[in-house]
Amino acid sequence: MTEARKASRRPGAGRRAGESGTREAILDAARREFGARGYDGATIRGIAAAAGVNPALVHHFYGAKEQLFAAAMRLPVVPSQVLSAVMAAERERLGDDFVNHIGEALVRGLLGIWEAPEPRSAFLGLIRSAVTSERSAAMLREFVTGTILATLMQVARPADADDRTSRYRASLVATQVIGLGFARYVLQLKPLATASTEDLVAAIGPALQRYLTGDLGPTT
Amino acid sequence: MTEARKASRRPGAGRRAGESGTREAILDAARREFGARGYDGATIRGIAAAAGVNPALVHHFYGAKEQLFAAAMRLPVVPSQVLSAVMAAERERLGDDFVNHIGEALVRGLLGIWEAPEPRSAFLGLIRSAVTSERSAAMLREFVTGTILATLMQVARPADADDRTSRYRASLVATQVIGLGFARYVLQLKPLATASTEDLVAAIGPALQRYLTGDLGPTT
DNA sequence: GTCTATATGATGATAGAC
DNA sequence: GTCTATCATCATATAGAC
Repeated sequence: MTEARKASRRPGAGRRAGESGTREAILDAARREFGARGYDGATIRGIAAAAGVNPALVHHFYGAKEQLFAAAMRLPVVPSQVLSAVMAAERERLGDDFVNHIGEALVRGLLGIWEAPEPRSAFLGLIRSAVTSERSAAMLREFVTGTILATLMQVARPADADDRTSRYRASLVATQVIGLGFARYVLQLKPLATASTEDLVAAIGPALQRYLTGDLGPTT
Repeated sequence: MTEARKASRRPGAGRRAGESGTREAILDAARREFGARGYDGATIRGIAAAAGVNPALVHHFYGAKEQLFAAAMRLPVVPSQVLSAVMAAERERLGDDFVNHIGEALVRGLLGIWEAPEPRSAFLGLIRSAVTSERSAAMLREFVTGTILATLMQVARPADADDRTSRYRASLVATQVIGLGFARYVLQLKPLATASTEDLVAAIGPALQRYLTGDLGPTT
């Protein structure tokens, strides 16, 4: 059990003498457990076991379960900023043509973020918890709309960013993005879960492109 | 508490004398509770209270919790058959142009099915349970792929229906369908949850159309 | 920082009276 | 068919020793 704790210990530069790395081990284990089982399914005991520590320590460091969840879902890197950086790079690469390929860039950026274990666990933890907890649902709502509205800013003027149409477009994009994550990582739907990033970029990118910039019918 | 049981009693024709509506009341309550809270979140006690009966009766009629869940998710009407009927009607209405509007027909049919409480509760129960239970995930996989592959049959020859490309197309459709249900009913994402059926048909239909019949990139 | 021991409560399931 | 009573299990959370 103690091996897991040692394994996640990193040679930190500024860490004070006497600290053991237990805090980080618990947080990593919590992210994995919440990601795999959701808020209700994950237990303090299970998280403690995965981190190789005593259950009482979890409470000692992070207090109640809900606070631990909030801490575990709060990543050291902010996905929306990572995505913005990816978008900026794509804009550089494509030039004026960027506006017609922003949907593909979005899929590529999201799949790239989800390749790393920590952001993926956090995203799955939010999805798995949102279905039974209104608090988690609110967190997931903020996360996806925030991330996607940031993407919309890349194509629309900031002044238009919070009007009704923009929110409608963003929520449509959100349906496809959440459904992609759900089907690929939670449901593990067969031909989709094993498809390559570029296949999915080519397949789903244009759909997002249409939601972002296309004609959506008579009402809009 | 007993009012709920009386309220759901229907004047059935072939019911034997002496039977109360308790069986059906329990099943209805179970569907509502599983739909609202998922398998783990729903409790036998809560279901019994919603049905206005004693918790022991639930076990008496349906045995273990898992059997009750299976019974509650099994609807009297089969959604894929309802959807096939809707599709046939649309094909009648549109004639040769039907093949270009099958995506819109699919969205219209699904939203129509989800308007009724029982199928919607069953769908939400599967989604809410699939995130923590592998058994429920398998049920949801079967449900969506079965429903969507049935739709694909409307546009492709049965001989092509189970090859790799068809499954790939079906899984892409599944991402958008699941994401739509999740965002609209679970997350209740604002501009989307209140949008009209026809708005969503116009917005999402073409995306599904492309997944079903369009060009999906170099690999396919 | 780390642990043992425990308070407190909810759950699924069963046995058996009426 | 319907109910009361109860068991065994597992959860979060806390108090306090070392």
